Amino acid sequence: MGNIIKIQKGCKDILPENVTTWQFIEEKARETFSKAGFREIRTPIFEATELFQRGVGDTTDIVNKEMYTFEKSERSITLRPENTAGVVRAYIENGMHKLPTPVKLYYMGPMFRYERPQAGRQRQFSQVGVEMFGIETPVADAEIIALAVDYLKSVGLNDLDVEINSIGCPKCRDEYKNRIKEVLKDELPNLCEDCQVRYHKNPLRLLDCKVESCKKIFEKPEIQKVIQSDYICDECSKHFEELKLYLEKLNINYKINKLLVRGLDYYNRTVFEIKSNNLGTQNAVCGGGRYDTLVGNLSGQPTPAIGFAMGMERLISLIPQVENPKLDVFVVSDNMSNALYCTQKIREMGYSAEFDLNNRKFSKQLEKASKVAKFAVFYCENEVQKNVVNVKNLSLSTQKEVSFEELGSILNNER
RNA sequence: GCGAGUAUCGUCAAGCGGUUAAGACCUCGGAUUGUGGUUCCGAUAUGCAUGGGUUCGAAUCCCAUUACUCGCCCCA
Repeated sequence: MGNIIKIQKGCKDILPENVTTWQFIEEKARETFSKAGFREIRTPIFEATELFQRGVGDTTDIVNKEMYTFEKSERSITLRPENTAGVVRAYIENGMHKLPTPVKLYYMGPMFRYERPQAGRQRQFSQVGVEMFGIETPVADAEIIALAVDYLKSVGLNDLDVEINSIGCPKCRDEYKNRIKEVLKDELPNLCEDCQVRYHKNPLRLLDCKVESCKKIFEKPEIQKVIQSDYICDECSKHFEELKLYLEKLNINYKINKLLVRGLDYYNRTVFEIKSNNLGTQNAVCGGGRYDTLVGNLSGQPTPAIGFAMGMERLISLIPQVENPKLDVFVVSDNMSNALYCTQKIREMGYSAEFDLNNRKFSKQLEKASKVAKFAVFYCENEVQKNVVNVKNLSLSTQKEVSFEELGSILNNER
């Protein structure tokens, strides 16, 4: 095998033994979100490149260097790097603003980002997320955060860190950015290369630089004063305070992380992340926030909105593998035709069943049965003659000769 | 785009310059051609990512290439 074709970098096969775990988290998502009145939406995996440029933002890394973009019939197409923009596009295009508010949607599926893969990061990865349109008040923020926590609980994750912050509205955030730039102006040449870029592109990101020399600079009192100041305007501040009260009432433990700023341009006011320390350096399972201007920016009726996305691979890595269910019945027979007949008959009764297509000898068939099934059903010459089967409970080692009609009740009772 | 590490069977691996490349799991066969899951025996890499080099001799040392992993940036 000299020249086998290999999977693409940053992609992963999900093999049958792991699929059960995926089905589990998908099922829990549908359950939890629909219980809260959210309905599933499925949008295309590719969209017009412009959607992401205008939606996610021209200055973001995602749009600048991570998109899978190609030309087809003189159109620029991009594999979706996230799904909020796509859902918003569908919301606008399908006139969903005419629906009763709030409009509550959820989605799950693959996303694509051209990045160097590492722990917790792939080029094709899956997100499950929710979006809520039409509610401006912080109850919506609280419900969304609670929903994220509920979902994580439903898959068995109870003690993750919920971090929240408010990045204000475009107006007060700009003032804050300017003040940061102002106070750091003289230090600019001393900052690391990345920070030099951040200074111009996204000053908010300056704050959590990990380079020691930068950290030292940021520790200076006059700079700390600016960083720590409650820069957001009264209205934004009130929104944030209310959110905190709701969360407290719901007994959701949160931490305020002033350094939490999200990398997508569309966010305003509430942003949040849910983190685990079992994830390595890419430690956020969930990220989200409010995006009140996005619908308008994409030429829809201005509509406030909030949502989150979770990385499903990261989620999977945090929960124990769900065991593959055992087969109900493995049919043991000395005759292929009878084996097939009996197996089909059991399947028709509503039970899972297999037989040995290799036609191995009796003891091998039974060995196989004990590995994969709860029951062995013998259907050999003897049984065929009498028109019965012998059913053996493989964990109890009990065996009984019964007719096909009686078989169902045994499988049902002992299963 | 930058930095570091790793590459031996389907999987996990031992081996650290000296004739036939441990072991375990999986798979397959046998003991046991109608009673399994716990037992015992046996089979399975002319090859150690690829291409060069050093050496009497290379899975082992050197160089290059490729792939993967981890980290930076950024994000789920």
